[in-house]
Amino acid sequence: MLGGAELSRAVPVRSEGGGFPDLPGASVGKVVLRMAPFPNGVLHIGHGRLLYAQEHYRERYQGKLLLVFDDTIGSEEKRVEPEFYDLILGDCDLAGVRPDAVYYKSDRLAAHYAWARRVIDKGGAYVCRCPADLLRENRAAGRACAERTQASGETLDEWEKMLSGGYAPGEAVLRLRTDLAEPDPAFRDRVLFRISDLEHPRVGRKYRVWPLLEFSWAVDDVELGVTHVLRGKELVIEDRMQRYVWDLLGVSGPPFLHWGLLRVREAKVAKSKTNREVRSGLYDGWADPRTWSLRSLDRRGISMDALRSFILSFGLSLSDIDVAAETLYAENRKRIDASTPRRAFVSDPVRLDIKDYPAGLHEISLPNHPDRPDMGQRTVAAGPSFYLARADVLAHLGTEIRLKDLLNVRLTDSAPSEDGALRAQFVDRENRRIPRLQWVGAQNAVPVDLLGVDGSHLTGLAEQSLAAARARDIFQFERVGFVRVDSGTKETDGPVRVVFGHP
RNA sequence: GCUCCCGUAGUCUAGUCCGGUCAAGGAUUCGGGGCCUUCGACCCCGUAACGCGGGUUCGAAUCCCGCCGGGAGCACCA
Repeated sequence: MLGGAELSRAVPVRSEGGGFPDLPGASVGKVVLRMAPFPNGVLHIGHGRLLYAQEHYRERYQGKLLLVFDDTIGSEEKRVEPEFYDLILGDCDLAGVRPDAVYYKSDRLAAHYAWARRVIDKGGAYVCRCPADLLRENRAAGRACAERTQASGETLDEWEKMLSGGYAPGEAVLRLRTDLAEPDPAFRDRVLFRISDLEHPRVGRKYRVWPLLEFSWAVDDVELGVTHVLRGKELVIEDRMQRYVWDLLGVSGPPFLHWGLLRVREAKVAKSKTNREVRSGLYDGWADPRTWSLRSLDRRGISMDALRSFILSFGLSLSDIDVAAETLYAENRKRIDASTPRRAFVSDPVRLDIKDYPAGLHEISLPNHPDRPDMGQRTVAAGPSFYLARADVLAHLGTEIRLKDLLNVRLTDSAPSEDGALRAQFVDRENRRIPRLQWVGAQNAVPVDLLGVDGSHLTGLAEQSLAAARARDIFQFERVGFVRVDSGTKETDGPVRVVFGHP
């Protein structure tokens, strides 16, 4: 059992990294890792694995971590959106994962072209002019396209023609020559480069022949000096593609490690929906709780250190994870419970007027934290009029209840009177074991807007001390949960805006 | 359908490579109790797992085979 002093300077809980195997062939100080987001969305809870798995190994081996924006041209459906470059950088910063260097795929086309030339010279590729669907059909059937027998000199001419604008988008692609008898259909003669007329937000229309992910990485993992590639298991086939290219050219490349899918049950993360709703204004920005973005977790008072431990507890396993957000909440609670002041809050308030209220009982001093006397006291206004949560009151009509820390009353009315208030009869002040309800003194009650995880707004009243709350303060609303005061809450005269974190 | 991967309690995980120390450890959840003027925290107790079937072995969660279940890939996206 820790005493108060120890708790107040509690160090972050760090995983021992039991579920993370040693990196093959790694030595301290010589590891180079990379993470490669595509700039079309902010980082969300699911990206935690990307961030913290890399960060774990960087620390463990005192290595370097590169941030490489995987911003090739994408597709019509999946476009590079320029605002996300900075947003993602900000997300990394928020997560406490600072890259040692930042690269852009879109700056590296020259290198990709040079490697393409080497592959062609080795006879490892050909320019295919099949329409996409025919290509797909042939691949599924293990059938060769007409151009597959192309000699490398011819391929080079065709490749130059692609580069010089002799083909329109969709008319020609550069394909790797693998083996059509390859049992895995996904591996047969993958496309290396395709033509796109889309304008790129960073390099405009400077290029129209763009590499696909696996080839670009075959080049960049080697040229950037990456020593170990960590990626999700949806990219396993790409490992083989990269190795195939390296074998063909006689170069050696880094080994690959993978993690499985991470699903947080409550978190429905859908990048396109998030982007749409944020832009339409339906969501309250990139930190809307419904996005489950890193920013939204921060906004809810969930620390990135808690997220980190949560993520690291899964290790690097290939099995899929289906976990409840409660596990993350428990991790966060460990960190904040002992240092978070308690406050009273009542939702959907109903007024309670107490008959025979004790004279002179106008305020009371309460500890900021029941287990931490060193955190001091605050004074709150008391009766004879109070506000209670409607649901609390309705559940106890006709019975005796205790206004927590104060006194006991009998709820005499069976329904609110015309002015909306209920009357109660003072009983005594003895601390008895009857239902204890949160209350807010009618004088100086502070209006509060509580933003829920589902984006809903709950209005209520908090005790007067909340008027002094500053943005980013975290409180525990007793019998409700942990909340964080939203930034910008003081810029308007409205209610104090708080965001629900977790129970 | 084809290819690859995964399978320890409700959930996550340690152990599996190098079989005995595992009648399986931890976390979280859940149930019961204690304490505290919170439905939070803390303390105590409890429920609960090696997917199934064979084989090898003195001995298997660990090795082998088969099956079942789950996932990923099969894009001119990443």
